Amino acid sequence: MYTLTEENYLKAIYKLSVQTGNVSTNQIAASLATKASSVTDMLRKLADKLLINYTRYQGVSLTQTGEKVAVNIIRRHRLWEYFLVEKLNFKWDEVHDMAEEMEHISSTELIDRLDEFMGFPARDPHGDPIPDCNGNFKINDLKPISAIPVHSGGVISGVRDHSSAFLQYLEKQELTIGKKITVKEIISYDNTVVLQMDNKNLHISRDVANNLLIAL
Amino acid sequence: MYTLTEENYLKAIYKLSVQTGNVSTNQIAASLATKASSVTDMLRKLADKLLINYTRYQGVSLTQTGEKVAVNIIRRHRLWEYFLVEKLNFKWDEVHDMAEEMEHISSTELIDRLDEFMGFPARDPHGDPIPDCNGNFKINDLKPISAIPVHSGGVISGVRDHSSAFLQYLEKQELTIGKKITVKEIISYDNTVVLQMDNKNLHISRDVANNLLIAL
DNA sequence: TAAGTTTTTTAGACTTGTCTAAAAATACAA
DNA sequence: TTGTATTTTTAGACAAGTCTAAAAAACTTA
Ligand SMILES: [Mn+2]
Ligand SMILES: [Mn+2]
Ligand SMILES: [Mn+2]
Ligand SMILES: [Mn+2]
Repeated sequence: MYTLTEENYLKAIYKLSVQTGNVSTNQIAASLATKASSVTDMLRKLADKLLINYTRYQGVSLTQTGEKVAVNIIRRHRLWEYFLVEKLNFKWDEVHDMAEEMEHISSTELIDRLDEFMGFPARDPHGDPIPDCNGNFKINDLKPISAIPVHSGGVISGVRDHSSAFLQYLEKQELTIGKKITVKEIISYDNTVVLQMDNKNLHISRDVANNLLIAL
Repeated sequence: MYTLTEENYLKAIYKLSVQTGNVSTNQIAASLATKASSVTDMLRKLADKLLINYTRYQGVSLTQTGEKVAVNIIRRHRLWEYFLVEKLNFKWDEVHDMAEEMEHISSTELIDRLDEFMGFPARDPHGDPIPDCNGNFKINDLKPISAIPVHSGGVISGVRDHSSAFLQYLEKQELTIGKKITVKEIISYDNTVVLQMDNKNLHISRDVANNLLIAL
């Protein structure tokens, strides 16, 4: 239905507009590692196909159709990531690039059966919600550890940074999804956060605390 | 490593050269539903990359590298077909087009783990052998029903025609892989073949007998 | 409001893979 | 062996997606 490139643009625009509303040409270029001029060309094509709202110099937003397509790509991405981790035993830091290819397999029947085969999982290996076959999903109501007060806590439920480096670090510290943590102290000198987990104390940097999400 | 188009050409050349030795430009064009001139262009590129042996007007054959790539694509195709049938409960006539897309997912680690996940199947849903991770597989030693003498028989083990129409017909007649059949008679008027299967008699046309393969 | 800076768009070119039409090579048949 | 039919290759063009360089629009900021 849509080319691989069109799908990648729509997904990028979707992800950027969740964070920031209207999306700029430069933002898209950065997120796809391409040049602004290439983005402008593609934006005209996507607008012609009624997938985005676009007026020159004004930035873009997705139309309803565009958003539907984008959410569907995300559904496919996250289901394949779940498959790779749960069925093929890959680690959570290994699956993104493979899913990046697999998300473009076009059959909806296939993806719906995959969903069923795995028991309709609600979240992917990184804690991100998996849209159902109608594109519905609840938005993650998660907070970074850096945003909760001392002496409060919750369950590790997601990450903001999806890089291998970050995921591998978390795995090593056993800061994985499902673990219960409490913030014991914030060291004012450098904002290091002291966590309690499994009755042990653990020091994490401000950076890590910003990118590790918990459900209260 | 190779583009989707390059992979499709290599697979087509491989399949044609199994049947006929050196492959002609027109054969490739027909098998990929493209034009001879497009094929010529691509042949020059594949030859530059040392994937095929090509001299103008002489037809082509795969180099060792080219053959390795082709066999690997076939491995991926057949493993995904097996997955779709055995894990996602698709029927054998529904999976080819999906596998046609999935065979281009590039990770070897992924395909090897998929292979393991399914218990290293030897044959795909159509009875075709699945190459192992080193590209080894035994060539199907199967004969069309039309080629065996009256009163002999064997086990249905593969098909020569992979079209939905043919596969659906076989399914309906319960002429599926694993069934034991015996040739009772060949009606000389129109070469209809009378089979015995499950203690019942079944008439199949010469065409069907040509495309249904059995192991003796 | 007038520079100056940054962002976005346009112009023109390149690559991959495709096509049609025409030319060249090969095959076949009298 | 010569002429015709078929196959294959070349020439030139096009669409998708990308790039660099330059122009235009939109912001900043004094
Ligand atoms: Mn991912
Ligand atoms: Mn994910
Ligand atoms: Mn197939
Ligand atoms: Mn098959």
